[in-house]
Amino acid sequence: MRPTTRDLAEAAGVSLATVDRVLNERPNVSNKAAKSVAEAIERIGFVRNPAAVVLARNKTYRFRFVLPTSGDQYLAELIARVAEAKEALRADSTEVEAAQIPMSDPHHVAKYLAGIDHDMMDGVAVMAPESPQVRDALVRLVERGVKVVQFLSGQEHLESADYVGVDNFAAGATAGKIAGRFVGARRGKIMVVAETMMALDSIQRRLGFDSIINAQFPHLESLPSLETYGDEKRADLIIQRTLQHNPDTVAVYVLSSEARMPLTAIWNTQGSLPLTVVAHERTPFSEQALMDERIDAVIAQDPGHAVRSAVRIMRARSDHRELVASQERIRIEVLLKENLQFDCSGGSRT
Amino acid sequence: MRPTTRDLAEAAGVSLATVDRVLNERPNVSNKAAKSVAEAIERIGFVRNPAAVVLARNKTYRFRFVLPTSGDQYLAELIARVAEAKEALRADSTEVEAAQIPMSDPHHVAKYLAGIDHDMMDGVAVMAPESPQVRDALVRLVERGVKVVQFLSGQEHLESADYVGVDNFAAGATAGKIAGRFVGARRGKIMVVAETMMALDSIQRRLGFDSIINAQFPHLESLPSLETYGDEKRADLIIQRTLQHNPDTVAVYVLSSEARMPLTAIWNTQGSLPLTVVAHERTPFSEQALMDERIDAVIAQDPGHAVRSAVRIMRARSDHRELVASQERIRIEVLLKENLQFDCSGGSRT
DNA sequence: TCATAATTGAGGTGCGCACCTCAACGCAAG
DNA sequence: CTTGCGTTGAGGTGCGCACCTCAATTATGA
Repeated sequence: MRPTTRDLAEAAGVSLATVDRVLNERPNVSNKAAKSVAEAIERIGFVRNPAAVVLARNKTYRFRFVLPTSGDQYLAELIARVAEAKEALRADSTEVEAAQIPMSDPHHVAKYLAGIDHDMMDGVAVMAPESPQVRDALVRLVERGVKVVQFLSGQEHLESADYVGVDNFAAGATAGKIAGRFVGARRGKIMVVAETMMALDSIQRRLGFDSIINAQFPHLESLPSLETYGDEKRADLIIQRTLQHNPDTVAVYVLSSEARMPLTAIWNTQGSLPLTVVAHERTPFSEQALMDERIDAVIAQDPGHAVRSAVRIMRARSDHRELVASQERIRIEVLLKENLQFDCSGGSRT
Repeated sequence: MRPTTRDLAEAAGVSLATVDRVLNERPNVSNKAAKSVAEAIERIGFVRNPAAVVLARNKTYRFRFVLPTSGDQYLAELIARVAEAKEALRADSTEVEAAQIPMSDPHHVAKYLAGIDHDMMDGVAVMAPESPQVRDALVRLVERGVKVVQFLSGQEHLESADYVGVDNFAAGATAGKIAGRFVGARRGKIMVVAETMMALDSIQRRLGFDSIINAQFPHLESLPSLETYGDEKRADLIIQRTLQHNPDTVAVYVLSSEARMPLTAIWNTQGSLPLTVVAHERTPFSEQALMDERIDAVIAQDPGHAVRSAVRIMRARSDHRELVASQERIRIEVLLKENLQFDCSGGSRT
């Protein structure tokens, strides 16, 4: 039989009350008692029964995803995944919710975060652009006892908070490798388009992309980043101009998660250049474009996995538990038309 | 407050005992009572507290992975992941173990499976080659009340059992797309090597691979599959001969998870042909070869994810629970040197 | 009609742990 | 010596549910 706290108390030669004090890090425990309990835990292989802990604590965890307001399809996907997690975790006394706030003004974001406290929220997963104000606000959040996860966002990573998401330099490098090899032996230019280069993720992807193109594909030249600022007319204009100036463009790399705007601009403008197209993130748009062979590859990070991972981390931190590190690593996925698996590939009922 | 069984009983106008009978599918419940409980569940939004269920049942789940005996590095990785899961699930009253048996004789496998019963094992995840005997044994296992997961193996999927693993046709197609595009405009032959083509997975991968090469890369010709049978001398011999007969070989596709043998044979033989190499599964060998740029791409399925998914499924089936389908889909990963992330990419401590 | 079976309710116990109270003890400073 | 504080133990309660027993009631069939 598996040892219980009662067995532990007996093995450690102390009372249940002391075992309880040690296990839950309550005050008024002598070093001697703490040590003898710790030793007994090792000796008899005691493991807390999480079900019993949850039941006895009878605590409801509250986690919030703080996301940008935006019409981005990827963001919509994220929100759908949060809703999915919310549903799935309802049984586990875990309330998950998504909040959308404008991210353009760092002060506003910081103020929002300052309004969150430990007595209303156990953890928050924040997807916000890099800025000193936000960093400070996050640090103070942590100090207030709220578990913070930096969620898919380009903060310089805080020491005191976990990060969920891919290494954007590596993601850019992967895009570069795919683009370079897919282009083949042809010489030419690569057009690089972003919504904005203000975000740290964009910069890192760009750096990763260039590092590979420069090192491994010297016959290709990647052009300066075009920024659409989410403006359709502007996108049309700068892309048209760039294509005219660079008729030897052989590939396009879209850094941002929103690829629809620049790509439709390109497809409208372009004559019949056989462009290799690499974009980021799986969305209905990118999925369809992959199927139509108008995008060659998509570099993606699974939003469902990211959401679940963030929740697992916030939960584990709240309980002072360890977690399986390998499970929390978000993979840099390479999606082609061929490995775009829809729904469940197998499975059945019993 | 969240409704409990007591609230449910009250809302349904029945006793706790009847609620218990309905929830746990015990006999002696009238249709009327069952219906009124079901209606009340919907009405008050009752959700069972899993922690309380686990605690009250106080049941230990026993799951076994049945794997082949083999020196394959991928298999070693799988076993390590099972061990990891075993450790992580110790707290959750879930005993996970791995058994290795020879898979060469289907009768032997079937006999082994016949020796497993519901009173010793709640679920098994079986990785065994396709054969009628094994299929029958699996069906009977299910009938005996054991939850069965077909694990990464090429059974024609049973109706009554779940499957964990990738679609091998799609995996082969992905390999074909990568190989074809990486080769570029050059004409030539593609050497295809497998340990054996007897396994259904190999056949499916081959079919997927050919479907893409034939349709999208008519300037490439994929040669008949070479089978090493796991014999080093044989591998050397047939590969050497094939390379001599086909000096215009531009790419190599290794179907099996064990790529070391054929690839070292090729690297020993080959003069200085710039071969594009695509293999399957992430192993220390394939990892190293990717880093050295001797393999261009690896098509992989994450063994850790597969193991965790199998356990989640067996557990959910044992509890008659639903599961998040999207979480159980094993992705067809494309690994390049650039997205080979090691350990944890982020994270920290609080 | 009565016998039999099916259905229902009341009530209890225990799963392993968290959390609380209160009394008792030892120790050191005043 | 007393006062006060840190430490320890005994014991109780409750979390939400599963599982059991035993009567009481209702339906069913002969």
